[in-house]
Amino acid sequence: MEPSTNAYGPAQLVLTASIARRYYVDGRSKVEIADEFQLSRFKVARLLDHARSSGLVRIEISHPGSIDLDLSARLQESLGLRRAIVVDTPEEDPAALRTQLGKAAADLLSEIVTADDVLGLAWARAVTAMTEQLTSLAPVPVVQLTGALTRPDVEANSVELVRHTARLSGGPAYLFYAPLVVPDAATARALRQQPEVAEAISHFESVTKAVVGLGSWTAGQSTLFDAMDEKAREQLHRRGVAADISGVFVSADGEAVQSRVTDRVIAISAAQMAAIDEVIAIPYGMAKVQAVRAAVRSGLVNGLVTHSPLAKALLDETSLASDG
Amino acid sequence: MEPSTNAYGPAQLVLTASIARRYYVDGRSKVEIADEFQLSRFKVARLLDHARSSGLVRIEISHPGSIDLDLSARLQESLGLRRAIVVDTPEEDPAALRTQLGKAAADLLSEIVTADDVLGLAWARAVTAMTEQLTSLAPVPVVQLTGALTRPDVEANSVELVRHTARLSGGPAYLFYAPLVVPDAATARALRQQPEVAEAISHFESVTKAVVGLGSWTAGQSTLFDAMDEKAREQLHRRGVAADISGVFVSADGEAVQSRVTDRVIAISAAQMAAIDEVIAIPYGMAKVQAVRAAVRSGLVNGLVTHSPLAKALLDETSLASDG
DNA sequence: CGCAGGTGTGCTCATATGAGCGGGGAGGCA
DNA sequence: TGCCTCCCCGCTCATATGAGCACACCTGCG
Repeated sequence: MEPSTNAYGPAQLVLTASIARRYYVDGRSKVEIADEFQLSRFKVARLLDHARSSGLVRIEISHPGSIDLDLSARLQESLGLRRAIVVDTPEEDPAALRTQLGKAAADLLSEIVTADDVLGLAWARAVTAMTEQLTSLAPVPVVQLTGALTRPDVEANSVELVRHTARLSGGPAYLFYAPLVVPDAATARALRQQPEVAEAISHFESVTKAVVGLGSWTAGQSTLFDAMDEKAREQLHRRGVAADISGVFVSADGEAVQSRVTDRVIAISAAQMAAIDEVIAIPYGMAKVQAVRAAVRSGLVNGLVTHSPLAKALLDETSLASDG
Repeated sequence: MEPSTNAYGPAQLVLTASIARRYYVDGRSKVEIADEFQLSRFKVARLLDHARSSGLVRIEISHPGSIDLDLSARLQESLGLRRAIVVDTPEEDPAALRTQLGKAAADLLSEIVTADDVLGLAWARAVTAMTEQLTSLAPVPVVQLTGALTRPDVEANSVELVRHTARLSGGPAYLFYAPLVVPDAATARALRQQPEVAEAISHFESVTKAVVGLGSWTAGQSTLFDAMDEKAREQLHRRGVAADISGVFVSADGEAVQSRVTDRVIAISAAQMAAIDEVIAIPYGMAKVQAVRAAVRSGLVNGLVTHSPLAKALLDETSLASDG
């Protein structure tokens, strides 16, 4: 037998509403309310319970800014994330969206990075957008986590990104000039032994907070995918790769995928990334739903900055899965 | 070394939102929340305080039916009423509005009338509308409080109204055939001595709950006004009559107005009405704002069933804290 | 370098609150 | 009528909560 139905007359309803007002809006205690309405405090408590369970009082969480706090909290909780920031914007243009998410991510980073941290930054357009919006940062070492992919439509590369952030922070920068992916494993090995690259890599294990790129293993949804030869794409696809996290390949069920292609990538390894306390990604666009799920499931990514459509899709997916 | 937390960054906001969810929506205790989030319960309490004071959590009181509970509660509180039911309807057609308010009033009456009560009913279109919607009522005596005004556009009269209600209730009916207003005091005296009238009157003092009509002393806003001769209208107007409560005249400052005209009315007296525990009126239309204020101020009417525009106007008037 | 003011945190203790229990009234049924 | 059952109510007692206090840390100033 559930409550909620109109077994209660209007007088009862209005009484309940009055009490709910006193309690929730005016913040009075139940004892005070009981005195005022000549009821026992138990009756007041029961009426309030009923009011809540029957949906008579509805509590909304909102705030003037662009962040949908309620959605953020639900996403964070639902996916078991350390952080989730959902920006509520009607924006659909990818570049403008990147800027908005970049601002939110920059604010987040300013807030959570303390002097004890070591910050890792991967190359990604979204990460670049974030650093462009960054205005203050505790003085921390900034470590480049991946090589750069230079694309005609993007002038910034991972080196500028790291340098700029380190300058803002006031901490040391560990950066290097190398591409994200090279034609063969031998070249990659050679590159990794270059002094700057080796030094950056040596700092990977001390990184405590990182911001990474997140791609879906599909054309146009991963810079790395787009940069690769057809053979490599196909090989990784056959291995079940659903997402790439700045060069770390992850399958739909959240397992890191090792492959020959992995050896050709100049980037932090899955194990090293797993050791980082907070890894934040900034995904957007509905095409990335499954990639985000894979990345989160892997445990490698535990922070998200995204926009509401993607957040809602993630929540829907999750609740469907748990309903089944 | 703990965070040099920037004023309130997004992470803090989301944390607060999460906690607010847990507390308000899920109804967990602060101690539980503190354990879950690894915070002291004091910190949780402070975050919640902040969330409420900064408007981050907003509490709405609403319910699926047609009654605006929040407005009802506010009206009841603001005017110091025993009951207030505000029906939220866009309806403007008086007849349809009467039906809706009648339904709400009927529900209210069904709820609040117990076997110990004695119900008094005055003649009024709104009261008729209520009785038409009445489907159940505790077995109580039903007492006719006023004579009837027969109008061409209304077929029901106070006798039918009382008889119908008593039949539904199962209790005795004390009713009589007489007009509400007669041409002179002598006729009124004679009528009052008629056995049925006298018996009904003898029950006035035992009435515990009554539903009355409420008119503004203006053309078209009071059936009694419309039924009276110009001389009587004018006399009462000069005496400052702002409202008639089923034949009881009340000035704007809430004083009962005695007049020669009063003697010509076959209805419950001001003193007798004042002795009734609950007197409910069902006013509607913006023209009645001042009449309602007068009636409520007099203390004779302590229950209202009305629609939201009038309720809002009454609240606005009251919050202005000045009268006209 | 030391000191005062401000802020944020967690403590104590009195009070408010929740869970569970038993009493008693209303209504159904023999 | 008498009994039974369900439901509503207010109590007890353990727990949660709020107000105020003390302390640590930061920061600006002499």
